[in-house]
Amino acid sequence: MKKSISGKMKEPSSAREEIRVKVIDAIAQTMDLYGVNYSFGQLYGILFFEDRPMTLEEMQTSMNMSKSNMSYAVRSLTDSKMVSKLDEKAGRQDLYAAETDFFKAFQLFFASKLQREIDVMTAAIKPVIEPLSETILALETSEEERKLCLQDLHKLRHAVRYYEWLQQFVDKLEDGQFFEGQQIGD
Amino acid sequence: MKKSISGKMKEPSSAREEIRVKVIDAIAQTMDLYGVNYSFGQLYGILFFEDRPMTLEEMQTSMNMSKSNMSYAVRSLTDSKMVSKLDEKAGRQDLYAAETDFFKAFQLFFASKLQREIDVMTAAIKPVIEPLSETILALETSEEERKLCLQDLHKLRHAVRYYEWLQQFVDKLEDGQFFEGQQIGD
DNA sequence: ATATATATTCAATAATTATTGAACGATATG
DNA sequence: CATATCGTTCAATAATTATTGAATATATAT
Repeated sequence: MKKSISGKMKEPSSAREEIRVKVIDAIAQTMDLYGVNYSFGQLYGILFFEDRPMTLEEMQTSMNMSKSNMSYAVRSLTDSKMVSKLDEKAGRQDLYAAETDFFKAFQLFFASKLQREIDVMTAAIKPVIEPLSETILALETSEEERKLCLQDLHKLRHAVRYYEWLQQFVDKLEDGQFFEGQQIGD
Repeated sequence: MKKSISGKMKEPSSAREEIRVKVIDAIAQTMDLYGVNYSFGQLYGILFFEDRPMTLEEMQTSMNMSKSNMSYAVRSLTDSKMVSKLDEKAGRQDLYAAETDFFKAFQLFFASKLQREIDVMTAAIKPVIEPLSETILALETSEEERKLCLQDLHKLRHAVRYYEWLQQFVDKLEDGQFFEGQQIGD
């Protein structure tokens, strides 16, 4: 997890660039914390500071990495909505821009992560509630097994309630309800 | 990231155990999504269903893994507050129990992750605001460099505002303010 | 205090994930 | 339509992370 701060990126040449490198490192560390590849986090940081659409080629240059890796990075970042592909192109090259408003980035990143969690968990839980209930209701189920199933059923029902709540939470998040008074989308 | 559902864990022997394995897999996938080692996520899942304090030895048995790895797993889970070490012991052995209330687990997990993010980012940003401002104010700074510094300064100030907001968000989360009407701590 | 059971750390290895260059495919341009 | 340019995928390798068993440390009971 520890990595030399500037890694293979081009050496900082001014005080300002040194500052950028430090902050980009913190951003990458943070994103790594949430399961994003450190280098991909760095790329977000670069796009954040550049604050203009960039092509894969430019990313390749500033990260000093292969184009294929930049392609993977950009896909990962667009999947989690922190970066988006523009409609316009620079000649034949695709353009990508970072969401530079941290409030919006928070909103997009967590909404997409949490939604994925809801989907994965719901897909696992919903289909097993019925069979589990049936086992409990079945006459041939042993006393002991029934007790265990009941325990599990209640855990799963609790989980279902939690994911219903979490879905509402995500809806509110997407709605911007947690950002009252903040200049989101300034 | 893909893994055979039951991996090295002991084979499920009943319908109920099959269900547990599926749900534990979903839990582990979910936690993996947030950067938690998949096996450690499985361990949380086991503790979640067992719903009783377990010793390292028992974890070792049900996960079919080394005690040292269980030690690391338990540390990772206690760090993120999803599991806690009890004050009592089973003879000489330490006991650990999972937070089985998903609302509380959410609260604890995200509060600790987000707080860490705030700390990392704040530690990077706060100390560079002054030097950056000074560069802008300095007479010898070139027109061009001043422009670039100004842009960066504004980005960083935006970030500071964001992290102030995020700190309040975390405070509310820890306070339970997002769980109104939910039976957290039932 | 000493012996003994348990927990943690460490260094080696296994397993996984990140990164690359080359091949392929798609898209735009003349 | 042919060609050039770019983006994606694939299979190989590099780098990192997960897992282990042994060594060390910590704590408990006698």
